[in-house]
Amino acid sequence: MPSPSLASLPADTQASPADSDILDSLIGYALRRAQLQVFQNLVEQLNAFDLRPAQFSALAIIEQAPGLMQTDLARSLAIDPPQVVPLLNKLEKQGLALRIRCKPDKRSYGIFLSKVGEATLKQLKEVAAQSDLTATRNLSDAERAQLLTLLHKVYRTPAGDS
Amino acid sequence: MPSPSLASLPADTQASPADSDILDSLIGYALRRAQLQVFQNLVEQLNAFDLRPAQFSALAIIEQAPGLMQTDLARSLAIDPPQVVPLLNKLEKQGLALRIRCKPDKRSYGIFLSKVGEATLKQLKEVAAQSDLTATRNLSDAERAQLLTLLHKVYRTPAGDS
DNA sequence: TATTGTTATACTCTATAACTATA
DNA sequence: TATAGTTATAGAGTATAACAATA
Repeated sequence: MPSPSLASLPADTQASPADSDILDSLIGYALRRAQLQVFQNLVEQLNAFDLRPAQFSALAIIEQAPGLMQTDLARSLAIDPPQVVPLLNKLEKQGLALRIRCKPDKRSYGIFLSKVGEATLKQLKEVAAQSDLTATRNLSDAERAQLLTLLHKVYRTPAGDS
Repeated sequence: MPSPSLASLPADTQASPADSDILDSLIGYALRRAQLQVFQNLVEQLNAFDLRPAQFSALAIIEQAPGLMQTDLARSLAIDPPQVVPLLNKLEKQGLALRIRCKPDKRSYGIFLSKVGEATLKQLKEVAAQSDLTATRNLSDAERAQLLTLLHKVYRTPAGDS
């Protein structure tokens, strides 16, 4: 999608000599473009289940920590607590997950997968893994592993700025 | 941000034995998390200029192809034509870019940077490059170059599905 | 007083259809 | 009729404040 036919004008108006292709040198820009492409593929696949990527992620997180609270799910998804409400409402309406009052603290729910949710998630895992391969079909297996390692190193950074 | 304290329940309810940590194995999920972290840093930096990432990208693209049309800009940014309108309106209001009727086809505008736009973009490039380094400070220079190459390979894939 | 889940709200981003003026 | 730019609109995603029930 970058560089269409564009205007056929010379680009000798550039400001600094080394930064002319600044976007191509930024990891942030490349991350954004790559993420959009990979997600486009995944979203299409998940449409068959009437699910969004975040809802798939939620199911996977619930499976790994059954009985967790909504506040924990929010942190795991890196979203704010109010966003968990409509997300879980939809998963409950689809019969994939359940909120159960099962804690000493009666304010909170334990979140669990239903049997249908477990079975659906099993399918979703295959779909997501296949979509991931399709969207990165320009990479070898070794490159895919390398990319995954580098990305984990980036986003699992301990917090702290400037 | 993943795995907070969570519930202290056993995770022996997992469906398939190999897919228990499915999210950690997906490039799409890692791309999303990494992109969010890197953008968070960039957005904070761009706030000082009252600009969003897409507006910075637009300025960089205009510099490389001065006189381009809005439809070309839309394709370069991978956004739809209607989204270009408020974006360019803001850049014009800030005195950074201009729409000029300068083509044989009188329906279209040529888009150019103003002098202020060029000077501002020069600053923005430094800010963005520095923000990129900060957000990926867990990577060595070699790893950064490697990541950039792999990401380009992913999103510059020739189109085609399934 | 603090926390869990919720409601309400708002702002951005995204996507689509339809309009205008040119071609 | 087709295209460039625009308008209007609707849907997601995101972020914040504030409320009820419980701690």
